[in-house]
Amino acid sequence: MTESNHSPLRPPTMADVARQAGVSHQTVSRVLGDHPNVRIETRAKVLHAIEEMGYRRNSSARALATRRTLTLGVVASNTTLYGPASTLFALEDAARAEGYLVSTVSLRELTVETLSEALDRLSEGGVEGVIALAPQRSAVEALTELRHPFPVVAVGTGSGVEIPSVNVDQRLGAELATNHLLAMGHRTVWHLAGPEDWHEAADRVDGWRATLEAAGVEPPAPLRGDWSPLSGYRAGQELAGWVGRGLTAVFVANDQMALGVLRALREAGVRTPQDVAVVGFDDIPESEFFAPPLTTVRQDFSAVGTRSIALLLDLIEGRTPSGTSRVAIEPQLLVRASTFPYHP
Amino acid sequence: MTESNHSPLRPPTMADVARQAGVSHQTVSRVLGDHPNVRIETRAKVLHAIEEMGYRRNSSARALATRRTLTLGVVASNTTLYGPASTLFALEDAARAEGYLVSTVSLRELTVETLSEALDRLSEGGVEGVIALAPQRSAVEALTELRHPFPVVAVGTGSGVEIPSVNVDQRLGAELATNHLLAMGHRTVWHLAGPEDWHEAADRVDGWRATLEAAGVEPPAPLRGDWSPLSGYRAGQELAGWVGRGLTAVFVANDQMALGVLRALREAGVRTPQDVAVVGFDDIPESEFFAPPLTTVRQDFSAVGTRSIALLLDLIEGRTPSGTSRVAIEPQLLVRASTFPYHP
DNA sequence: CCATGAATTGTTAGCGCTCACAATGACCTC
DNA sequence: GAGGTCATTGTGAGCGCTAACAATTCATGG
Repeated sequence: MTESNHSPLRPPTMADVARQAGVSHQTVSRVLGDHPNVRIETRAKVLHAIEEMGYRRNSSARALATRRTLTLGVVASNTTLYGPASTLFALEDAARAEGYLVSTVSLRELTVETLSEALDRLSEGGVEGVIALAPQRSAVEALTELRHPFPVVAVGTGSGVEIPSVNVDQRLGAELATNHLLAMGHRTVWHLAGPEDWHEAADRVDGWRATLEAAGVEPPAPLRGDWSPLSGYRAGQELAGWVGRGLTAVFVANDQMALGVLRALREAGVRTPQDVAVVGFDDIPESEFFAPPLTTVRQDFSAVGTRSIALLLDLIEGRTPSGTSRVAIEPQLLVRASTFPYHP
Repeated sequence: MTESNHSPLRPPTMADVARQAGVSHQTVSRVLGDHPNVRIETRAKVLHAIEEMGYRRNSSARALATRRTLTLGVVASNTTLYGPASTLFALEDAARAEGYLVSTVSLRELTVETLSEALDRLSEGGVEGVIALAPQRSAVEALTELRHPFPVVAVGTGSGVEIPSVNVDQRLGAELATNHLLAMGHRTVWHLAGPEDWHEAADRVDGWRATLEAAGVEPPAPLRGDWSPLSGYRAGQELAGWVGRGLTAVFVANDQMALGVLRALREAGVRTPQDVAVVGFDDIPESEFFAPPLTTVRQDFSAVGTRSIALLLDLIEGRTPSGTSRVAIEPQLLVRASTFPYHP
């Protein structure tokens, strides 16, 4: 690990290593590329020179010659929330397993402008493809109208968009939650939904409504929150007012809002689950320790990551996507103390 | 935005654009680089050709010629936790403001091997520098012994490491929390600490202990958790056993564990804050809605991001770091309902 | 009307790597 | 021992861009 004798200003090049080892630069390249036809002693000489000089292949030159950067891009927003953060992690993990590096652009808000700028930046960064976490309707629209020189896979766009996408089946999740409450003996299920322009929120509303209708129940008007505990708290205060007038069960579109709802109910003297049962969505690590522990729907973010990367790589390689280019992943219901057999 | 007439196999090059616009490739380069001495009509011609052909500069070639990739790397772990996720976001945001793209490697666990591999990958990716979120002692050791061809700034290493680093002043945070409880009238303060090999956990223990000792109080033996709500729950069960035997206040090393503690106390019939006051650390978005809302210490992750990137860029540019290369950032106490004036 | 210098544009070399192909030599086969 | 094969290594030509310098154009003043 000694320092080499080249100018300290410039890191050593492959040619420097070759000279040192007494071979051609191409042989060095072969050693680095694990090419089979290199004599064992030659390889050793080269490796020794590499080690001695602390040589590292220049990635830009390599990328220029091979036309591959082995880098993917991700555009995301709200990355401190559990869902996006988990997806991000899963994506990076899956990409790494495939030999790719991931460059991330985290936006405060997803608009045509910010998305466009993000794609430009990633393009300047030489990514071979991009995963867009585009949970809002506006983002998906932006995505379809924007021109980009690489394939893009959307995640969290809900069902029914034209671009290749990977999604957790939100309607199914809502159905699981709603059916669970009905099975517990509740006559109807109220719903605190997410923001109107979020695909996932819309799909959860759809799944909830469809399930109630299938059970022959007229769905009450859903409330709206913005995913935050505070908005859940406010909605919870409103919901508390309906207790005793037909409200016995609430399906909340995410765990954070459910936390707010629980607090509001508690403050209003409404007991969970005895008076009102509550179901959340996401299974954040905290929900198991809420008061009471929250029944919720878990999404398999790891699967989302794997499938998204697989789909994107198919697109990059020009392969026909293995399977379809609209992937749906099944969520799973977790029953905890916030729901309880209800006996009217 | 029409399609160009070049081979669909190869994206257009600068030379293609030059030909189309009737200028030399260098003029195209000048236009793209906003070089001043280009006639206005020439610029227009070039821009038109670029638009028409959908030309995009090849980042690899550019990087090769300029020796700049304008990419930074980040190594992190536990990225779905609020703290790391927030730091990650802040880092990316700050880097973007400086014109850099960020490549992230998220590790499941931080060991010499995984860290070394991560740095290698980032090196292969051509990053100009790396921010390492290295909250564990082992990671810092790995960092100091690992050789890398670019500057590295460590974040969350606590005080007193040899490498350039940026940190929230954890001892101060612990001091704020502990003093707050003492000021509320508590005779002593118990502590549920984080994992032993985490710098931040150690610093919080130190700050807590020092504050108690400064107040002339013998600190009780701290409990240990692993940051998870579950570990907090278990510790909380143990703590509940000490109620009535001198335990009236607990400083918990993070909000998630505090959540577990709250649940355990509640289940044991111990009221918060009337019987036991609880303070957390981090101010995760949920803590305001815990039962009861949690007094906690907020860390300014945004400042961490900005300062880290500034420091790293100084190192990359070979500038003397503006100020020191050990940056400490002040945390802030948020008082909520989980602490309460205590009247013995 | 030409020298003068500034503004504008073009030309030539790389940046450090991989790819395609050529060259070398060792080893067989008949 | 000629011809062929295979393993191993070297050579040359880019990849698409920027930097440095050369060349050209243009306006201006004496």
